[in-house]
Amino acid sequence: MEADTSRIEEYLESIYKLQQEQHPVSTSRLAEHLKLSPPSVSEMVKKLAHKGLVNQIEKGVCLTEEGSRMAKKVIRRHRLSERLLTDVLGFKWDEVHDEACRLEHAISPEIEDRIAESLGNPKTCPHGHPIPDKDGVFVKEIVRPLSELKAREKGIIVSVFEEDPKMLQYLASLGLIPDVCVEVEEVAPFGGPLIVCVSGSRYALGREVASKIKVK
Amino acid sequence: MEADTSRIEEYLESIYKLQQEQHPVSTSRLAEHLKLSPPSVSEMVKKLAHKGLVNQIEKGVCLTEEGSRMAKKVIRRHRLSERLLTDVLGFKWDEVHDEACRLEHAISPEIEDRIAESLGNPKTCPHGHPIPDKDGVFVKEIVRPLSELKAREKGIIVSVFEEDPKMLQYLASLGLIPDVCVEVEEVAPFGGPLIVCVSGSRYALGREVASKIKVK
DNA sequence: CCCATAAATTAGGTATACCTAATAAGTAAA
DNA sequence: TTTACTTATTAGGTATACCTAATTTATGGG
Repeated sequence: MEADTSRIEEYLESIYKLQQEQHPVSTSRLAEHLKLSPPSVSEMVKKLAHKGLVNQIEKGVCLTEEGSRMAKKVIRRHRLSERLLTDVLGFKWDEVHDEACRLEHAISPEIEDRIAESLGNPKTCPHGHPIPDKDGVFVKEIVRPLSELKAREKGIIVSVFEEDPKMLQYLASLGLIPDVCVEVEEVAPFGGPLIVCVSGSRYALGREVASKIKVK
Repeated sequence: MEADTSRIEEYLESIYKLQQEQHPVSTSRLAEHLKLSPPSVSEMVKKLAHKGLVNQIEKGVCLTEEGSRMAKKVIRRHRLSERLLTDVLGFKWDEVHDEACRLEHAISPEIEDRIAESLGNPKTCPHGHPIPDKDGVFVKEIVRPLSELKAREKGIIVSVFEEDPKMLQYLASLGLIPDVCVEVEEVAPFGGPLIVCVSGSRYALGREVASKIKVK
């Protein structure tokens, strides 16, 4: 039984990400995220379970210890790739996700090490997500979605949970990027927009978008 | 008919390289180089021909205009990857070939451009081979194998036609790397070794090895 | 020119990862 | 509790790229 490592990594990475929002990950959710049909995913998940990378429990799949370890390695390579692309090759933060999706499967542990080393062991990717260390350990900041701040509350942007280039461009154009201080001036009722103040400018921001911006 | 681009690139790259030593490339030679069985290669070559990437002539295959164009793109990505690895990430010249073999399939035209740009459009890979430009054009230096120099002749190393890490380490330890001046002091008869002088030191070098070092 | 050998292809078969359509299993509302 | 619906899985089938064994096609020596 010879495996397609890239494909396995893709599944593990997706499961890992989806686990963060919903614990046992459902087949359909995973299929949607991977843009595959549910039966394909069902079948593949069975293979992953057989390899000891996931457990199929009642309401979905969850990573085993080893699956989690592998997933974090892929995520480390993904995020280090993103950093290399922005910091060394001059890419913008909205251009790096798709590129890194391909690079993460082509990067050896040696390249991984060298990238980390030459960038001074960065702690986060350009979107503010933590880069696990070689042992899969990373600091998880305690954050709140910007959408949950009350009027007059301030926060520093930690990360932006978004992959769509258009949206990332938009956010960057408003200056809504990690490490920036943002203040909520008012919150419109009935799920309406937030009025936020970023580096001297005032903008109206939808709840949906604001929920993807994590602050501390 | 949906294709595995990486596999196609692998074939084209191999054909391109083998063409340089033997013009129409034989199935068996190609199979050997790709470490696949001749029937597998025979079959795949048929598909490549169907896609208009190679022509199957009497005594083997040769790249079409388009096949050649694609091959040179892969080679460009390969060699730029190698340069990135040595110049930016601090790898040694013997470590980069295998890594680049994986990276070359994961690098988009955008990354390719950025690497070229941030390295100042390098003209050669760390082994001295030319990097084709975006249109597949590259300067081909007129070179001679070191093994063909007569006693007392001098030359400047242009490139080293070798991929084996052990051999590359050995050559680097003698200082036999591109841009270095080397003088043949004497040539032992009956296909014996050459005595060469490199930056003040004298070494005996087998004909086989010397034939892989190209000088001008 | 024919035969031995080397090279290329055809025949037949495997594994992986995907698909659609059909079925089964769970869940929630009537 | 039965129905209606959603979600997961099974069944059956496709494409790609590989393999070994058998056959065909070239090629060069006698």
